[in-house]
Amino acid sequence: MPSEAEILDAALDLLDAGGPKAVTIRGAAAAIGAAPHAVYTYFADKAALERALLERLLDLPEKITGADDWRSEVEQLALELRRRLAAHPGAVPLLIGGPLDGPGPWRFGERLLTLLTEGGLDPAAAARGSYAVMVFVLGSIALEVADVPGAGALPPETERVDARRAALSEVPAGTYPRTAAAAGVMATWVGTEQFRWGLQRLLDGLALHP
Amino acid sequence: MPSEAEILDAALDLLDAGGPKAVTIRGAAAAIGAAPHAVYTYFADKAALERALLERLLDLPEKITGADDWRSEVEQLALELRRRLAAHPGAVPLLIGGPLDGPGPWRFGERLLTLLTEGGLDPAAAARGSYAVMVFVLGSIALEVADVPGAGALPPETERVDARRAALSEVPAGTYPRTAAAAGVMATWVGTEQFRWGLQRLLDGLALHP
DNA sequence: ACCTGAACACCGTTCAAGT
DNA sequence: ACCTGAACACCGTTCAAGT
Repeated sequence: MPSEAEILDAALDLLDAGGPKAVTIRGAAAAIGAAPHAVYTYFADKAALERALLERLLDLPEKITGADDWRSEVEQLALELRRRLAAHPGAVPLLIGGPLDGPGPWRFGERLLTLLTEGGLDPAAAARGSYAVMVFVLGSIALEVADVPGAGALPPETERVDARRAALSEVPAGTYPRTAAAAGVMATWVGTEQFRWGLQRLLDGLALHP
Repeated sequence: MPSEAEILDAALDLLDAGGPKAVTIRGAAAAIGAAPHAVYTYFADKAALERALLERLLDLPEKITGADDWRSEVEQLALELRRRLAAHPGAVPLLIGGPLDGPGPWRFGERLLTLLTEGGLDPAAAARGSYAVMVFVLGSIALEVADVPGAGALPPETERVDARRAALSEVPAGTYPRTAAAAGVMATWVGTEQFRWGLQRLLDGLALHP
């Protein structure tokens, strides 16, 4: 009855329902009606199960449509990764917690390298730049996901932006005046708008040093 | 015998010796020779212990010396945070895994806001910009720490750069040609040099949109 | 208030045994 | 090869009882 795919399905359900800590060997085994040790036939240990789960979520589509230049193509690619991970917030701590290797991260990095090269960056700048973009994209998603308490799906974006604004306005204004004031002046602070804005500022900087 | 400080000392030892998963209520209790439940007198639950541990690592010094303009001051501040976290790599998953509130993150954000405002950014751009910088800094550190297997202290930087280069050169060159080639063209890729370069590109972009 | 000690409901992983 | 079932050495947290 058990199979690699079936175990991963079960693990993904656990991830979505209870967050990264809910992904357990025993839980996945129980979900498919097998003994705990049955999982070890398909995955060497819990880390291997987590890696396989991540790989499954990182198969970004080969073609991105609706982008007319390299900068908006980078943005679309980043937004696509962001969408994937927002759909499974529990995966983010797993992704950020382990080394970025394997086909998923390689595909993402390769596409960034290609786009930055098309944008006119020399190989060294493209290499450094693609890593900087990866850092920004994953850091943004990580902080955004970390902001949300609980384990289930992310609440609607407007709600998250409001929650962030509310949290900022509760910062002690005496000791952190600018931080408290930021609740009033910011346009969005977290959310897609902030994500795109920050990414474009980084791309601005990269374009200055081709 | 137990006290809040003593428990935190023990928890920090556990963190440094065995990584974030080694920080346990029972482990800290055992280290100070108390029963597991004694910890609950000082910390409501494990999450509270982790938060207190993080707060202890994030008391950045008020003055940064040796910086003559706002950009290098931002860089020095970011480098200081990076040093702190590099000294306790196990803390990074904890920091990135929870919401960025509490005095430590607030102080860091407030100082970024002040520096960006000094740099001529209007309040909205400073707010968005400071968040972008935070994202970049924490994302960089997270990816760099995640790259290192095992739980102890980070190996020397030259070693980590070499390891990253070696990992890149083992990427299948047929499917990911640019990624594999990056092992040869990059200057450092991870490490302080890459960190500073990426941060400066982001600051370039921020300076363009004051 | 603060501690101990036992207990409950979990973990990952290992071992011995089956088919 | 792949599974079961029992076991080992852990968890966080709760409960009852002490002082």
